[in-house]
Amino acid sequence: MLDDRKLAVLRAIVEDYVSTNEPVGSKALAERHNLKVSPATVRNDMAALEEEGYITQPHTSAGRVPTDKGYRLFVDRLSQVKPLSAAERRAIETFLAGAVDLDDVVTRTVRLLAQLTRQVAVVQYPALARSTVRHVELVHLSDRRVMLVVITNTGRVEQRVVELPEIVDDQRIAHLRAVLNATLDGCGLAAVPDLVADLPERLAAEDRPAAATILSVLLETLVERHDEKIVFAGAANLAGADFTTGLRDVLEALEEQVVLMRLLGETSDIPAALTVRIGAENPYLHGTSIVATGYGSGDRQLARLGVLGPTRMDYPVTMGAVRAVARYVSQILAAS
Amino acid sequence: MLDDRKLAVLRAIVEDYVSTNEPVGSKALAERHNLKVSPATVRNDMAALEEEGYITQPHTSAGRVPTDKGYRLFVDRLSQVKPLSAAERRAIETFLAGAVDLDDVVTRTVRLLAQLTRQVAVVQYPALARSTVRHVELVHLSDRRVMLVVITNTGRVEQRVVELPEIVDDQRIAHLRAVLNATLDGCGLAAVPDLVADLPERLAAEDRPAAATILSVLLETLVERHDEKIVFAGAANLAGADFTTGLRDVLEALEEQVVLMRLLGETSDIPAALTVRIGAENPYLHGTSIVATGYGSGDRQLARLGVLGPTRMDYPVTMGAVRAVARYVSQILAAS
DNA sequence: ACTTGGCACTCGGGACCACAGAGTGCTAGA
DNA sequence: TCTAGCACTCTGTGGTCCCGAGTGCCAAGT
Repeated sequence: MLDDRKLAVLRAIVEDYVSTNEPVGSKALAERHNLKVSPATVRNDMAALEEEGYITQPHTSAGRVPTDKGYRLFVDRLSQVKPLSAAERRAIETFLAGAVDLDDVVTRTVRLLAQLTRQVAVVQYPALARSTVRHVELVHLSDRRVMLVVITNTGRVEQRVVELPEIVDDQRIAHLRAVLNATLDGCGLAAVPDLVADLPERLAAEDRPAAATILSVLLETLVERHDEKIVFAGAANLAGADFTTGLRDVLEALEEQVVLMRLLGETSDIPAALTVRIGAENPYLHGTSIVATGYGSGDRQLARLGVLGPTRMDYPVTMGAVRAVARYVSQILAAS
Repeated sequence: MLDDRKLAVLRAIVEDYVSTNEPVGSKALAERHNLKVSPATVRNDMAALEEEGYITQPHTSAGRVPTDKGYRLFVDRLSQVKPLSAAERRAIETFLAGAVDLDDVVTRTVRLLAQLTRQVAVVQYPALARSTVRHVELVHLSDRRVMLVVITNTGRVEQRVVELPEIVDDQRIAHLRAVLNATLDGCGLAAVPDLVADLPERLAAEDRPAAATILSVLLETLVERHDEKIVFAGAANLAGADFTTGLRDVLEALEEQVVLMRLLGETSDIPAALTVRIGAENPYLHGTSIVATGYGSGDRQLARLGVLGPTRMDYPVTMGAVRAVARYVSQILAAS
């Protein structure tokens, strides 16, 4: 059905259209890519490709433009991820290495990715659920106030001020701290609820009210923050591009955590592989494409990152950048 | 020079232009606002206003449009801040009251302001420099690793992992913690460098290497974070508006902390008053207007917040919203 | 002295038209 | 199966025309 030459034609159409943003015609195509056939032949192939739904023409007597299906085929079979240049890789490495804490890592990553791809970059914070507790700290602020700090192995720090039901002295706080750390140290966040369930019973009666309050806040923190934070950068790159869905919709989606979440990929599974969603394949935001991947050390995927751009996008280059950045971030996080 | 009627004409022009986005002509003006004079008279006044530079016409035989100078006069003398409705105020109050920590307060504030004004909202985090230390905590992570946490009276928490030059046991850490808290508790962040300057000398020789490392990180944290964090929301509201300076420039400015900083107002002084910058009065970003104000409890101004929008903006309403939000945020922060 | 009505003038924007150019589909021939 | 030629169909562009909104100015009115 689709012989090699037809595929070559499709590839040429995608490449030309991406670089020129104009419907590409048979003549220009036959010239620019040395296909060694005449425009007429190309026209026949184009007719076939259009028949199959890989390309379309905006109006009669205009050139052809790839459809979502056409881009899909291009990405799956006609292109390969383009690696970054050595200079770019060095730049990424040094830029990311300068980060001082998790916030900084994420901020730098998202900016870097935006600049590299000239698209909107989106980065999800490392998932709490997959982290483990490194330390729990209780800080006595005043008679009835305690600050609860949870530090995870990914460097993430969650803190809350807890208002206690009664006055508690330093000694009890110290005791609670010790118990909490003994119970939770090193365990996965997902396991925390189970582990602390029977904790109050194991304490002296006088400790229970304070402990119950603290534990409820602790659980609340972990659960509430389960809907992970997502940040983006490079919105300015949207200014030039033209989206079938309005620019306004895209900007709104970017500020809506939930939508961003869906766009990056469902949270239940975080596949390490590079995934590409093209046009209508996206939930909520048709007319845009998303190139995303998981990051994290090896088998332990922490979260996802990627870029969002118009369907007419240079997929090989974008995929290369996303993959490279994900790798370097993973390294940084694993090292710290 | 400018009698009352001319001012009334200017006000009418601004109001009409803001609501219709079309140059306003003498006839429509005389009708819609009952000025009780004929269009011809209005034309004479308009000619005078144009002579003075308050209005201009895009081209001959079009209506008039306010200039920056016209808006300035309007804001200064011809309008008054429009208070929010009771319903709106209640909504603000309940929405902000639901915040659980400082991050949440800031996030909610910026979203609220964006929604309320249908512009881009910008909020600066409470300044470290004006906060006081509530508590310093050292958490022993491993042999040579300590987490340093600084909690301020505004609920802000800064933390850093410190790599120590030598192995330190719990007892020494506890001692350092005690000394730090005794020295710094309740003092302004600006005073911290002075207070800790001679600290190593007052310690036992064996504590000094660790202390020096920790202190240098502490100072670094306070200094580096002095360039305050700024967040924005409501970029989607830019989609409809038309800026003389390109949309791209505006989006870029929003992602550039430094520029945002300048736009909100110079940091050295944080006046509590509502300030309005119109068009070319803005550094870097001509063609936009900014309505901003300080917030914080009473005499103690913590930082600034405001909105950014096209010069053609409903100033009375926007100013009302900004002022109201600033007040409620100040309340919330003072209470916590 | 200010206001008003009248009038000529100017310019932008929409409707209309014609035309060139790019690109196609089809058919017949190599 | 590929190629060349040809007629056809669009879009986009430039030109022209005209309408209408709005102005500036002048002379008359209060």
